[in-house]
Amino acid sequence: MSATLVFKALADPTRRSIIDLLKEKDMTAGEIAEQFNMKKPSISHHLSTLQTAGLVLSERSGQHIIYSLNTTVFQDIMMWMMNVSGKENEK
Amino acid sequence: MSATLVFKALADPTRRSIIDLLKEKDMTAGEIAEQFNMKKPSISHHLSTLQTAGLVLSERSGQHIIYSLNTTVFQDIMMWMMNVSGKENEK
DNA sequence: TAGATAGTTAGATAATCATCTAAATAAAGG
DNA sequence: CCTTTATTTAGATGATTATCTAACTATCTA
Repeated sequence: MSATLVFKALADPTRRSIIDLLKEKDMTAGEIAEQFNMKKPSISHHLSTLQTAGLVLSERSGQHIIYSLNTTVFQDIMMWMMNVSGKENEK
Repeated sequence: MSATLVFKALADPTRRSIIDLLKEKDMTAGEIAEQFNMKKPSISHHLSTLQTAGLVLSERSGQHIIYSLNTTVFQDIMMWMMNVSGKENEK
């Protein structure tokens, strides 16, 4: 897990919205793209960024590619954050 | 709190290292700069980015400017993350 | 008030990024 | 096989970013 890749991925509002969508249910690339005022290749690129960061997983199903959240990585990042904001209390 | 600004700020390894330093103790801009193989203006710029995101606070003390962590913002981001990775369990 | 020290601001540059259009790949169905 | 549908890849462009040097501002002290 690269914290840099994860935070870069989370630094874009469109990508965070995609995460919010996938929080509710798995979706195909097309279904995701429908939700945004943006061309499909742009969304595809965002999905690729999220996947490289490990935040989402994809699986082909016939013509479709289904994207889902990978919450493991969120856990790791939360660990780092808790460490940072937790140490504060020891000062 | 702007999630975009916070995640952008956290997306840089130098800035995360600064946070790790401030986790241990408050430091002046100069003390922070000493720890990096980078010119002072670059560190000053990183500190400004962290401050704009609300992740650090600064206070002048004579010639020095003392930087400290603001853990409130980390709490907010963790809330969002817990929501994302928590909803997963309800599916 | 002049000189030294601490830090920021300004301006330049090279690299990265978000988005678009056009073209390519993959699978399904006639 | 040929066409349609789903999605990605390639290539271009404008915007943002990280870093540097040089110049500026603020504070202390002799």
